[in-house]
Amino acid sequence: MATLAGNADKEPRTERGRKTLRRLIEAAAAEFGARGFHEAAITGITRRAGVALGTFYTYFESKEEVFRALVLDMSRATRAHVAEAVKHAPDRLAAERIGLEAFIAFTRRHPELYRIIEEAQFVAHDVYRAHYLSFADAYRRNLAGARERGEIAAGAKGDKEDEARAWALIGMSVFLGMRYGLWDEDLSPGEVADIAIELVSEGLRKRGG
Amino acid sequence: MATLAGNADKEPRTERGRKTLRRLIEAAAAEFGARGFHEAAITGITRRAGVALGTFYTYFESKEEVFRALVLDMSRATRAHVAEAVKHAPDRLAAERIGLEAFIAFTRRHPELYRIIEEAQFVAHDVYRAHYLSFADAYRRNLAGARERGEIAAGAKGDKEDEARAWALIGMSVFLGMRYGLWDEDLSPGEVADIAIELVSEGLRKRGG
DNA sequence: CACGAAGCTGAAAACCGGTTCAGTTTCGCG
DNA sequence: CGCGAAACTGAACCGGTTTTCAGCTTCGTG
Repeated sequence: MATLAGNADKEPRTERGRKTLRRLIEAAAAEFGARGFHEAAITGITRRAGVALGTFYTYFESKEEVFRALVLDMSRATRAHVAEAVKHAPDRLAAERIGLEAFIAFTRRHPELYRIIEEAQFVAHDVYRAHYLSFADAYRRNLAGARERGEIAAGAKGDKEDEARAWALIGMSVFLGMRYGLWDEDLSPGEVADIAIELVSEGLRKRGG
Repeated sequence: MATLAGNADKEPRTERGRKTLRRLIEAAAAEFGARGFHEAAITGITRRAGVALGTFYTYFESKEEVFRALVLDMSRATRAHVAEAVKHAPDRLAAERIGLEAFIAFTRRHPELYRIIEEAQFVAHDVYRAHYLSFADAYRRNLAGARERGEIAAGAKGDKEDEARAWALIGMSVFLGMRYGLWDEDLSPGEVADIAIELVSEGLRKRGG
Protein backbone atom coordinates (compact mmCIF):
# COMPACT_ATOMS: atom_id res chain seq x y z
CA MET A 1 0.00 0.00 0.00
CA ALA A 2 1.26 3.42 -0.89
CA THR A 3 2.15 5.54 2.08
CA LEU A 4 2.97 9.20 2.23
CA ALA A 5 6.37 8.48 0.76
CA GLY A 6 4.50 6.90 -2.11
CA ASN A 7 7.44 4.78 -3.11
CA ALA A 8 7.87 1.27 -1.80
CA ASP A 9 11.62 0.99 -2.17
CA LYS A 10 12.09 4.26 -0.31
CA GLU A 11 10.22 3.15 2.79
CA PRO A 12 12.33 3.46 5.90
CA ARG A 13 13.36 0.15 7.48
CA THR A 14 14.34 1.39 10.90
CA GLU A 15 12.86 3.53 13.62
CA ARG A 16 15.49 6.17 12.94
CA GLY A 17 14.47 6.22 9.29
CA ARG A 18 10.79 6.57 10.08
CA LYS A 19 11.55 9.47 12.38
CA THR A 20 13.63 11.22 9.73
CA LEU A 21 10.90 10.71 7.16
CA ARG A 22 8.32 12.17 9.51
CA ARG A 23 10.52 15.19 10.14
CA LEU A 24 11.06 15.68 6.43
CA ILE A 25 7.32 15.58 5.80
CA GLU A 26 6.62 18.12 8.49
CA ALA A 27 9.45 20.30 7.27
CA ALA A 28 8.14 20.07 3.72
CA ALA A 29 4.66 21.12 4.85
CA ALA A 30 6.15 24.11 6.65
CA GLU A 31 8.42 25.07 3.77
CA PHE A 32 5.77 24.74 1.06
CA GLY A 33 3.19 26.45 3.26
CA ALA A 34 5.47 29.39 3.98
CA ARG A 35 7.09 29.89 0.59
CA GLY A 36 4.90 28.16 -1.96
CA PHE A 37 6.00 25.36 -4.24
CA HIS A 38 8.41 27.24 -6.47
CA GLU A 39 10.04 29.43 -3.85
CA ALA A 40 10.43 26.44 -1.58
CA ALA A 41 13.85 24.82 -1.78
CA ILE A 42 14.92 21.30 -0.93
CA THR A 43 17.68 22.86 1.15
CA GLY A 44 14.96 24.73 3.03
CA ILE A 45 13.18 21.48 3.76
CA THR A 46 16.31 19.67 4.90
CA ARG A 47 17.43 22.65 6.96
CA ARG A 48 14.08 22.71 8.76
CA ALA A 49 14.32 18.97 9.28
CA GLY A 50 17.90 19.22 10.50
CA VAL A 51 19.35 16.76 7.99
CA ALA A 52 21.71 17.03 5.05
CA LEU A 53 20.52 17.81 1.56
CA GLY A 54 21.13 14.33 0.23
CA THR A 55 18.93 12.72 2.87
CA PHE A 56 15.88 14.11 1.14
CA TYR A 57 16.54 11.82 -1.80
CA THR A 58 16.68 8.80 0.45
CA TYR A 59 12.93 9.17 0.87
CA PHE A 60 11.64 11.06 -2.14
CA GLU A 61 12.25 10.94 -5.85
CA SER A 62 11.75 14.63 -6.39
CA LYS A 63 10.37 17.87 -5.10
CA GLU A 64 7.11 17.26 -6.88
CA GLU A 65 6.73 13.86 -5.28
CA VAL A 66 6.70 15.24 -1.73
CA PHE A 67 4.33 17.91 -2.80
CA ARG A 68 1.86 15.44 -4.25
CA ALA A 69 2.13 13.25 -1.18
CA LEU A 70 1.51 16.25 1.00
CA VAL A 71 -1.58 17.29 -0.93
CA LEU A 72 -3.03 13.80 -0.67
CA ASP A 73 -2.35 13.75 3.03
CA MET A 74 -3.88 17.17 3.61
CA SER A 75 -6.86 16.37 1.48
CA ARG A 76 -7.49 13.38 3.73
CA ALA A 77 -6.91 15.41 6.87
CA THR A 78 -9.35 18.14 5.84
CA ARG A 79 -12.10 15.74 4.92
CA ALA A 80 -11.56 13.71 8.06
CA HIS A 81 -11.70 16.81 10.23
CA VAL A 82 -14.96 18.03 8.74
CA ALA A 83 -16.50 14.56 8.74
CA GLU A 84 -15.62 14.11 12.40
CA ALA A 85 -17.13 17.48 13.35
CA VAL A 86 -20.33 16.74 11.49
CA LYS A 87 -20.75 13.19 12.72
CA HIS A 88 -23.43 13.78 15.32
CA ALA A 89 -25.39 16.49 13.54
CA PRO A 90 -29.14 15.84 13.89
CA ASP A 91 -29.98 16.79 10.33
CA ARG A 92 -28.47 18.15 7.10
CA LEU A 93 -28.93 21.83 7.85
CA ALA A 94 -27.25 21.37 11.21
CA ALA A 95 -24.49 19.44 9.50
CA GLU A 96 -23.97 22.28 7.05
CA ARG A 97 -23.68 24.74 9.87
CA ILE A 98 -21.23 22.65 11.87
CA GLY A 99 -19.20 21.58 8.87
CA LEU A 100 -18.71 25.12 7.63
CA GLU A 101 -17.70 26.39 11.03
CA ALA A 102 -15.26 23.51 11.42
CA PHE A 103 -13.79 24.18 7.99
CA ILE A 104 -13.19 27.87 8.64
CA ALA A 105 -11.70 27.19 12.05
CA PHE A 106 -9.47 24.50 10.54
CA THR A 107 -8.28 26.87 7.84
CA ARG A 108 -7.46 29.43 10.51
CA ARG A 109 -5.45 26.90 12.49
CA HIS A 110 -3.72 25.41 9.46
CA PRO A 111 -3.31 28.09 6.82
CA GLU A 112 -0.41 26.26 5.18
CA LEU A 113 -2.72 23.37 4.52
CA TYR A 114 -5.20 25.55 2.69
CA ARG A 115 -2.44 27.11 0.60
CA ILE A 116 -0.84 23.82 -0.34
CA ILE A 117 -4.11 22.33 -1.53
CA GLU A 118 -4.94 25.41 -3.57
CA GLU A 119 -1.50 25.65 -5.08
CA ALA A 120 -1.87 22.06 -6.21
CA GLN A 121 -4.18 23.47 -8.85
CA PHE A 122 -1.07 24.64 -10.66
CA VAL A 123 1.51 22.11 -9.56
CA ALA A 124 -0.32 18.79 -9.47
CA HIS A 125 -3.58 19.43 -11.22
CA ASP A 126 -4.70 15.81 -11.16
CA VAL A 127 -4.42 15.59 -7.38
CA TYR A 128 -6.24 18.88 -6.96
CA ARG A 129 -9.01 17.73 -9.18
CA ALA A 130 -9.29 14.40 -7.41
CA HIS A 131 -9.48 16.20 -4.09
CA TYR A 132 -12.48 18.30 -5.02
CA LEU A 133 -14.15 15.58 -7.06
CA SER A 134 -14.16 13.26 -4.09
CA PHE A 135 -15.22 16.04 -1.77
CA ALA A 136 -18.04 16.98 -4.11
CA ASP A 137 -19.14 13.41 -4.56
CA ALA A 138 -19.47 12.79 -0.84
CA TYR A 139 -21.29 16.07 -0.51
CA ARG A 140 -23.63 15.20 -3.37
CA ARG A 141 -24.55 11.90 -1.73
CA ASN A 142 -25.29 13.63 1.56
CA LEU A 143 -27.54 16.16 -0.13
CA ALA A 144 -29.32 13.49 -2.16
CA GLY A 145 -29.93 11.46 1.00
CA ALA A 146 -31.27 14.46 2.87
CA ARG A 147 -33.49 15.38 -0.06
CA GLU A 148 -34.90 11.85 -0.25
CA ARG A 149 -35.54 11.81 3.49
CA GLY A 150 -37.36 15.11 3.12
CA GLU A 151 -34.91 17.05 5.26
CA ILE A 152 -34.25 19.64 2.60
CA ALA A 153 -36.21 21.07 -0.28
CA ALA A 154 -36.14 19.29 -3.63
CA GLY A 155 -35.67 21.56 -6.61
CA ALA A 156 -36.96 20.95 -10.08
CA LYS A 157 -33.80 19.58 -11.68
CA GLY A 158 -33.47 16.25 -9.93
CA ASP A 159 -30.26 14.39 -10.29
CA LYS A 160 -27.75 16.97 -11.49
CA GLU A 161 -29.12 19.41 -8.96
CA ASP A 162 -27.57 17.69 -5.98
CA GLU A 163 -24.19 17.87 -7.65
CA ALA A 164 -24.41 21.52 -8.62
CA ARG A 165 -25.60 22.36 -5.11
CA ALA A 166 -22.63 20.52 -3.69
CA TRP A 167 -20.20 22.53 -5.81
CA ALA A 168 -21.92 25.76 -4.88
CA LEU A 169 -21.65 24.95 -1.18
CA ILE A 170 -18.04 23.88 -1.47
CA GLY A 171 -17.14 27.09 -3.27
CA MET A 172 -18.83 29.08 -0.55
CA SER A 173 -16.86 27.28 2.11
CA VAL A 174 -13.53 27.66 0.38
CA PHE A 175 -13.93 31.38 -0.18
CA LEU A 176 -15.28 32.01 3.30
CA GLY A 177 -12.33 30.03 4.61
CA MET A 178 -9.96 32.20 2.64
CA ARG A 179 -11.58 35.49 3.61
CA TYR A 180 -12.38 34.78 7.27
CA GLY A 181 -9.79 32.14 7.99
CA LEU A 182 -6.73 33.35 6.14
CA TRP A 183 -7.07 37.02 5.30
CA ASP A 184 -8.87 38.57 8.21
CA GLU A 185 -10.54 37.42 11.37
CA ASP A 186 -13.09 40.19 11.83
CA LEU A 187 -15.82 37.59 12.25
CA SER A 188 -15.52 34.31 14.13
CA PRO A 189 -16.02 31.02 12.30
CA GLY A 190 -19.33 30.64 14.13
CA GLU A 191 -20.60 34.04 13.03
CA VAL A 192 -19.61 33.42 9.42
CA ALA A 193 -21.27 30.01 9.50
CA ASP A 194 -24.47 31.53 10.91
CA ILE A 195 -24.69 34.06 8.11
CA ALA A 196 -23.85 31.64 5.32
CA ILE A 197 -26.14 28.92 6.55
CA GLU A 198 -29.01 31.32 6.96
CA LEU A 199 -28.38 32.33 3.36
CA VAL A 200 -28.59 28.79 2.01
CA SER A 201 -31.32 27.52 4.30
CA GLU A 202 -33.72 30.47 4.30
CA GLY A 203 -32.76 32.04 1.00
CA LEU A 204 -32.66 35.66 -0.04
CA ARG A 205 -36.25 35.93 -1.23
CA LYS A 206 -38.49 38.00 0.96
CA ARG A 207 -41.40 36.21 2.45
CA GLY A 208 -44.56 37.25 4.19
CA GLY A 209 -44.56 41.04 4.58
CA MET B 1 -1.42 57.01 -16.59
CA ALA B 2 -0.24 53.45 -16.25
CA THR B 3 -1.09 51.27 -19.18
CA LEU B 4 -0.85 47.54 -19.52
CA ALA B 5 2.89 47.88 -19.91
CA GLY B 6 2.80 49.69 -16.60
CA ASN B 7 6.05 51.48 -17.27
CA ALA B 8 6.12 54.94 -18.74
CA ASP B 9 9.59 54.83 -20.25
CA LYS B 10 8.80 51.56 -21.97
CA GLU B 11 5.79 52.88 -23.84
CA PRO B 12 6.09 52.38 -27.57
CA ARG B 13 6.54 55.56 -29.59
CA THR B 14 5.65 54.22 -32.99
CA GLU B 15 2.80 52.31 -34.55
CA ARG B 16 5.14 49.40 -35.12
CA GLY B 17 5.99 49.41 -31.43
CA ARG B 18 2.38 49.47 -30.30
CA LYS B 19 1.64 46.54 -32.55
CA THR B 20 4.54 44.54 -31.18
CA LEU B 21 3.49 45.32 -27.63
CA ARG B 22 -0.03 44.15 -28.35
CA ARG B 23 1.26 40.92 -29.84
CA LEU B 24 3.49 40.33 -26.83
CA ILE B 25 0.58 40.83 -24.45
CA GLU B 26 -1.59 38.40 -26.35
CA ALA B 27 1.25 35.91 -26.56
CA ALA B 28 1.87 36.24 -22.84
CA ALA B 29 -1.79 35.58 -22.06
CA ALA B 30 -1.68 32.47 -24.22
CA GLU B 31 1.62 31.23 -22.80
CA PHE B 32 0.69 31.81 -19.15
CA GLY B 33 -2.78 30.42 -19.70
CA ALA B 34 -1.46 27.27 -21.33
CA ARG B 35 1.59 26.56 -19.18
CA GLY B 36 1.14 28.48 -15.95
CA PHE B 37 3.49 31.13 -14.64
CA HIS B 38 6.49 28.98 -13.82
CA GLU B 39 6.36 26.67 -16.81
CA ALA B 40 5.86 29.62 -19.09
CA ALA B 41 9.07 30.88 -20.66
CA ILE B 42 9.92 34.27 -22.07
CA THR B 43 11.16 32.47 -25.15
CA GLY B 44 7.70 30.89 -25.39
CA ILE B 45 6.09 34.31 -25.30
CA THR B 46 8.41 35.79 -27.89
CA ARG B 47 8.09 32.75 -30.11
CA ARG B 48 4.31 33.06 -30.04
CA ALA B 49 4.63 36.75 -30.78
CA GLY B 50 7.13 36.12 -33.57
CA VAL B 51 9.84 38.38 -32.19
CA ALA B 52 13.30 37.84 -30.75
CA LEU B 53 13.90 37.19 -27.08
CA GLY B 54 15.40 40.59 -26.37
CA THR B 55 12.35 42.41 -27.70
CA PHE B 56 10.43 41.35 -24.67
CA TYR B 57 12.64 43.56 -22.52
CA THR B 58 11.95 46.56 -24.70
CA TYR B 59 8.45 46.58 -23.22
CA PHE B 60 8.64 44.81 -19.87
CA GLU B 61 11.02 44.86 -16.95
CA SER B 62 10.51 41.24 -16.06
CA LYS B 63 8.38 38.15 -16.36
CA GLU B 64 6.49 39.07 -13.23
CA GLU B 65 5.65 42.51 -14.56
CA VAL B 66 3.76 41.16 -17.58
CA PHE B 67 1.99 38.72 -15.38
CA ARG B 68 0.80 41.41 -12.99
CA ALA B 69 -0.29 43.62 -15.84
CA LEU B 70 -2.18 40.71 -17.31
CA VAL B 71 -3.96 39.94 -14.05
CA LEU B 72 -5.04 43.55 -13.66
CA ASP B 73 -6.31 43.60 -17.20
CA MET B 74 -8.21 40.37 -16.81
CA SER B 75 -9.64 41.39 -13.50
CA ARG B 76 -11.03 44.48 -15.20
CA ALA B 77 -12.31 42.47 -18.15
CA THR B 78 -14.14 39.97 -15.93
CA ARG B 79 -15.82 42.62 -13.83
CA ALA B 80 -16.75 44.65 -16.87
CA HIS B 81 -18.25 41.61 -18.57
CA VAL B 82 -20.41 40.69 -15.60
CA ALA B 83 -21.42 44.30 -14.91
CA GLU B 84 -22.47 44.72 -18.53
CA ALA B 85 -24.56 41.56 -18.47
CA VAL B 86 -26.30 42.55 -15.26
CA LYS B 87 -26.96 46.16 -16.22
CA HIS B 88 -30.61 45.87 -17.07
CA ALA B 89 -31.66 43.31 -14.49
CA PRO B 90 -35.00 44.31 -12.90
CA ASP B 91 -34.01 43.33 -9.38
CA ARG B 92 -31.20 41.78 -7.33
CA LEU B 93 -32.32 38.16 -7.63
CA ALA B 94 -32.53 38.54 -11.40
CA ALA B 95 -29.11 40.18 -11.38
CA GLU B 96 -27.68 37.23 -9.45
CA ARG B 97 -29.08 34.84 -11.98
CA ILE B 98 -27.82 36.75 -15.00
CA GLY B 99 -24.44 37.54 -13.45
CA LEU B 100 -23.74 33.94 -12.54
CA GLU B 101 -24.70 32.67 -15.96
CA ALA B 102 -22.52 35.32 -17.59
CA PHE B 103 -19.60 34.44 -15.37
CA ILE B 104 -19.76 30.73 -16.14
CA ALA B 105 -20.12 31.37 -19.85
CA PHE B 106 -17.21 33.79 -19.75
CA THR B 107 -15.04 31.25 -17.96
CA ARG B 108 -15.91 28.71 -20.60
CA ARG B 109 -14.96 31.07 -23.39
CA HIS B 110 -11.78 32.31 -21.69
CA PRO B 111 -10.35 29.55 -19.55
CA GLU B 112 -6.85 31.06 -19.63
CA LEU B 113 -8.25 34.15 -17.99
CA TYR B 114 -9.66 32.15 -15.10
CA ARG B 115 -6.38 30.31 -14.61
CA ILE B 116 -4.22 33.39 -14.70
CA ILE B 117 -6.30 35.17 -12.10
CA GLU B 118 -6.29 32.14 -9.82
CA GLU B 119 -2.59 31.56 -10.20
CA ALA B 120 -2.02 35.16 -9.16
CA GLN B 121 -2.81 33.90 -5.67
CA PHE B 122 0.67 32.40 -5.64
CA VAL B 123 2.58 34.72 -7.96
CA ALA B 124 1.25 38.20 -7.23
CA HIS B 125 -0.74 37.83 -4.06
CA ASP B 126 -1.40 41.55 -3.66
CA VAL B 127 -3.05 41.80 -7.07
CA TYR B 128 -5.12 38.69 -6.42
CA ARG B 129 -6.29 40.06 -3.12
CA ALA B 130 -7.10 43.44 -4.62
CA HIS B 131 -9.10 41.72 -7.34
CA TYR B 132 -11.39 39.88 -4.96
CA LEU B 133 -11.57 42.70 -2.42
CA SER B 134 -12.85 45.08 -5.04
CA PHE B 135 -15.18 42.45 -6.43
CA ALA B 136 -16.50 41.73 -2.95
CA ASP B 137 -16.91 45.36 -2.10
CA ALA B 138 -18.99 46.10 -5.16
CA TYR B 139 -21.03 43.00 -4.44
CA ARG B 140 -21.53 44.01 -0.82
CA ARG B 141 -22.83 47.41 -1.83
CA ASN B 142 -25.29 45.84 -4.26
CA LEU B 143 -26.59 43.49 -1.60
CA ALA B 144 -26.85 46.25 0.99
CA GLY B 145 -28.79 48.41 -1.46
CA ALA B 146 -31.17 45.60 -2.33
CA ARG B 147 -31.66 44.82 1.33
CA GLU B 148 -32.46 48.45 2.12
CA ARG B 149 -34.88 48.64 -0.77
CA GLY B 150 -36.57 45.53 0.56
CA GLU B 151 -35.72 43.43 -2.49
CA ILE B 152 -34.06 40.70 -0.46
CA ALA B 153 -34.41 39.39 3.04
CA ALA B 154 -32.51 41.07 5.85
CA GLY B 155 -30.76 38.70 8.21
CA ALA B 156 -30.06 39.32 11.85
CA LYS B 157 -26.44 40.38 11.62
CA GLY B 158 -26.75 43.70 9.81
CA ASP B 159 -23.63 45.25 8.47
CA LYS B 160 -21.13 42.43 8.32
CA GLU B 161 -23.78 40.19 6.90
CA ASP B 162 -23.80 41.83 3.50
CA GLU B 163 -20.08 41.31 3.23
CA ALA B 164 -20.11 37.65 4.27
CA ARG B 165 -22.99 37.00 1.87
CA ALA B 166 -20.99 38.63 -0.89
CA TRP B 167 -18.01 36.35 -0.26
CA ALA B 168 -20.24 33.31 -0.10
CA LEU B 169 -21.82 34.17 -3.45
CA ILE B 170 -18.46 34.90 -5.06
CA GLY B 171 -17.08 31.57 -3.86
CA MET B 172 -20.08 29.81 -5.31
CA SER B 173 -19.56 31.49 -8.65
CA VAL B 174 -15.87 30.77 -8.84
CA PHE B 175 -16.28 27.09 -8.06
CA LEU B 176 -19.25 26.68 -10.37
CA GLY B 177 -17.18 28.41 -13.03
CA MET B 178 -14.36 25.98 -12.47
CA ARG B 179 -16.54 22.88 -12.42
CA TYR B 180 -19.01 23.74 -15.20
CA GLY B 181 -16.89 26.16 -17.19
CA LEU B 182 -13.45 24.63 -17.09
CA TRP B 183 -13.67 21.00 -16.12
CA ASP B 184 -16.82 19.68 -17.67
CA GLU B 185 -19.73 21.05 -19.59
CA ASP B 186 -22.41 18.55 -18.63
CA LEU B 187 -24.73 21.38 -17.67
CA SER B 188 -25.15 24.66 -19.52
CA PRO B 189 -24.32 27.94 -17.78
CA GLY B 190 -28.06 28.67 -17.69
CA GLU B 191 -28.91 25.36 -16.02
CA VAL B 192 -26.19 25.81 -13.42
CA ALA B 193 -27.33 29.35 -12.73
CA ASP B 194 -30.92 28.16 -12.31
CA ILE B 195 -29.95 25.62 -9.70
CA ALA B 196 -27.59 27.88 -7.77
CA ILE B 197 -29.94 30.83 -7.76
CA GLU B 198 -32.82 28.71 -6.60
CA LEU B 199 -30.57 27.56 -3.79
CA VAL B 200 -29.73 31.05 -2.59
CA SER B 201 -33.11 32.62 -3.23
CA GLU B 202 -35.43 29.92 -1.93
CA GLY B 203 -33.09 28.19 0.48
CA LEU B 204 -32.82 24.54 1.40
CA ARG B 205 -35.31 24.58 4.25
CA LYS B 206 -38.51 22.77 3.54
CA ARG B 207 -41.61 24.86 3.66
CA GLY B 208 -45.30 24.13 3.79
CA GLY B 209 -45.84 20.37 3.51
C1' DC C 1 31.51 -7.65 18.83
C1' DA C 2 31.29 -8.12 13.79
C1' DC C 3 29.46 -7.05 9.75
C1' DG C 4 25.98 -6.15 6.27
C1' DA C 5 22.23 -3.07 5.65
C1' DA C 6 20.30 1.25 6.29
C1' DG C 7 20.84 5.89 6.81
C1' DC C 8 23.33 10.08 6.25
C1' DT C 9 26.55 13.56 4.25
C1' DG C 10 27.61 17.70 1.32
C1' DA C 11 30.47 18.90 -2.57
C1' DA C 12 29.87 19.08 -7.23
C1' DA C 13 27.52 18.02 -11.54
C1' DA C 14 23.93 19.13 -14.48
C1' DC C 15 20.54 21.95 -15.80
C1' DC C 16 17.73 25.79 -16.56
C1' DG C 17 15.57 29.97 -17.82
C1' DG C 18 15.60 35.08 -16.86
C1' DT C 19 18.10 39.02 -17.96
C1' DT C 20 21.70 41.90 -20.30
C1' DC C 21 23.83 44.29 -23.99
C1' DA C 22 26.53 45.56 -27.99
C1' DG C 23 25.46 45.55 -32.48
C1' DT C 24 22.08 45.90 -36.38
C1' DT C 25 17.92 47.22 -38.73
C1' DT C 26 13.96 50.04 -39.42
C1' DC C 27 11.28 54.19 -38.78
C1' DG C 28 9.96 59.05 -39.05
C1' DC C 29 10.89 63.40 -40.32
C1' DG C 30 13.05 67.46 -42.19
C1' DC D 1 18.33 61.48 -49.02
C1' DG D 2 20.31 61.73 -44.31
C1' DC D 3 20.31 61.15 -39.69
C1' DG D 4 18.94 60.42 -34.91
C1' DA D 5 15.69 57.77 -32.39
C1' DA D 6 13.24 53.66 -31.80
C1' DA D 7 12.88 48.98 -32.32
C1' DC D 8 14.81 44.59 -32.75
C1' DT D 9 18.22 40.74 -32.42
C1' DG D 10 20.18 36.55 -30.10
C1' DA D 11 24.49 34.91 -28.03
C1' DA D 12 26.35 35.10 -23.66
C1' DC D 13 25.97 35.78 -18.91
C1' DC D 14 24.36 34.67 -14.50
C1' DG D 15 22.38 33.06 -10.36
C1' DG D 16 19.80 29.76 -8.96
C1' DT D 17 17.96 25.26 -8.38
C1' DT D 18 17.47 20.15 -8.27
C1' DT D 19 19.66 15.92 -8.33
C1' DT D 20 23.63 12.67 -8.06
C1' DC D 21 27.04 10.02 -5.83
C1' DA D 22 31.07 8.10 -3.54
C1' DG D 23 32.30 7.82 0.90
C1' DC D 24 31.22 7.72 5.84
C1' DT D 25 28.40 6.73 10.11
C1' DT D 26 25.01 4.39 12.67
C1' DC D 27 21.90 0.59 13.43
C1' DG D 28 20.32 -4.12 14.27
C1' DT D 29 21.20 -8.71 14.68
C1' DG D 30 23.31 -13.10 15.34
